[in-house]
Amino acid sequence: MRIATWNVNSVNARLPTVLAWLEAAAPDVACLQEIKCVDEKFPREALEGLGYNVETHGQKSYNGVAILSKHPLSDVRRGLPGVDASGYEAEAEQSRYIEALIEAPRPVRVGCIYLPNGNPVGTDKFAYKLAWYDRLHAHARDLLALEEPFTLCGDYNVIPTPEDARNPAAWTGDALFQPESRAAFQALRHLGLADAGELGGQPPGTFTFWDYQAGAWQRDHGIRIDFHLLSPQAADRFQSVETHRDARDMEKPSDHVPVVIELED
DNA sequence: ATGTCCTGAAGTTCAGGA
Repeated sequence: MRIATWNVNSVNARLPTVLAWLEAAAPDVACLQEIKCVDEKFPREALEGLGYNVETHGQKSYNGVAILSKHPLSDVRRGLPGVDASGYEAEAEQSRYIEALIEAPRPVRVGCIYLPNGNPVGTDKFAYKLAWYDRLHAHARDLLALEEPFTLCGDYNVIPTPEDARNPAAWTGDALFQPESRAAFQALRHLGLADAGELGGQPPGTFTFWDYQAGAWQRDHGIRIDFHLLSPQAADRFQSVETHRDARDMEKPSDHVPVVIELED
């Protein structure tokens, strides 16, 4: 089974790009982040036309996540359990997590993550990011107790190590490279999750994001912030990982590229 | 590494987020 994660930066603004990539890469499952629309405005029919079942957790203007699957989906969860303790955005939960069980002959659970960016550092947004990491940590621990194959994949909005940036010095003041953000990601991994990039032996410089500004793509000023974190039962089935760098050169590209893993069927 | 893009409300431009 091939499972993709991709922050598309608005599914409607980029629909032809998204459809073209899905058609060519043909993943069995695709986790999309930053769909930037409510459920009613998600281009459901176009994606069903490619053979996908669709589950969304949308939001007006910002955020929003979706899971597409050629296999049936069940046990769908929208939003992480737990209360946001930071007080930020207390009036409305942000749509940043959707999870489903992929009903293949050998099932896999998939959690689709759009972690808060957290900039600027020192504001309630940064506190919200760290609180969200705590909630994800608690949920990952609960999932691990089930001893099932799963991937928690998506935009983690963290640069885990200096090797994950072309120019780490440029990121020292950024929420993505703060010690607290890096520690939260590290703690999550230390629950016993495997980074698919590491399992697949991806070399340093396998970036997944290049800013639209300042010629970041042309200069390869990228960062690696999109990950598949695998449970032990999924890691046992791991076969390969591919980062689709070419997608950054498509017409009307997202600023992120897809990362696709293959698990043994 | 600040050279852009997206959304929505206002009203063909701007604020806010990333």
